[in-house]
Amino acid sequence: MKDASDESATRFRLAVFRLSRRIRRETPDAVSDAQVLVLASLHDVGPSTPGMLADREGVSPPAMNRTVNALEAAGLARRAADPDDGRRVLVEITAAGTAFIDETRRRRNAWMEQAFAALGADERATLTRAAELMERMLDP
Amino acid sequence: MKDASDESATRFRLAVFRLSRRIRRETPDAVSDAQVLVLASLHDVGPSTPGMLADREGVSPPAMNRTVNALEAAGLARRAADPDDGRRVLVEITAAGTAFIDETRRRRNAWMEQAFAALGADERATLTRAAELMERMLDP
DNA sequence: TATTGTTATACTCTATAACTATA
DNA sequence: TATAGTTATAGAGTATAACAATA
Repeated sequence: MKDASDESATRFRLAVFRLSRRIRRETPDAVSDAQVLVLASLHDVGPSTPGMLADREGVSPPAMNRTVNALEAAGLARRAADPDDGRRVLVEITAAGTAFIDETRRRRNAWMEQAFAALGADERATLTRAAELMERMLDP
Repeated sequence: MKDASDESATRFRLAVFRLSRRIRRETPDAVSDAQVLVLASLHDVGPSTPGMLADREGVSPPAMNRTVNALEAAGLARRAADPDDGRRVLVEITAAGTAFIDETRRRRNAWMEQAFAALGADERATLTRAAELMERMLDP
């Protein structure tokens, strides 16, 4: 019982794995993608608790705690006490964090952009549609 | 709330990062993708030295050494001395490794297949083309 | 007792640098 | 010397379990 869509799924999965490994190798000393995603979330959504961020990214609270620690150590975000609930902590983006996101959105990830530039317009369109589909896969 | 001005390369890169994280979480105790790729290489290409495998996958020799250790510990591959050059080691797939690859290629990765099955035929075709493009990006 | 955040611990995958053995 | 492999060490990212503080 050999389903052709199974092979496609496997091939796609392994391509995603290889490409993410390649991308990671290409951006070693920059702010990591996990950190960029959280910073972008703080930028667009506003101050959030660590728990909210963990839910939003689909990672465990300790993992998010470590990411927030890294952002705080880099001066891109800060923690603040919640005045209404002493258990809660609010994570906010700093001015440096806002500047970083604005700059990042303008010019980032030279390797990936070079790889995109080497493609034809129709191929770029295919990857853009693929990105939309990947985002939809992650939705629930 | 996403910024519409995001470059498609950046959007695609972050989608790849998120999806690879999601996939990793979904397959915790199985043989890892890094190991599957090496085992498939041994299956298709034949016995190889660790250095050849590292080049083929684009990772460092110590990283490949660890992957080979894991495959050997799992009984899926074995090391053998090279009769012509005492410095060299040949890594071979075992009968169990061959069986594993055959089985893996038939049915694997339930989460990814379920995600694929939820798509339309044209959407699956888009992702299949995207996988080809990703592989091409990794070529050099 | 339930919730929120953090710390402790452990595992995978990756890298560079240093070491061993052989050519 | 040069090459192939391995070990030592380090760092990012993830997880579960345990702990502390507050509600």
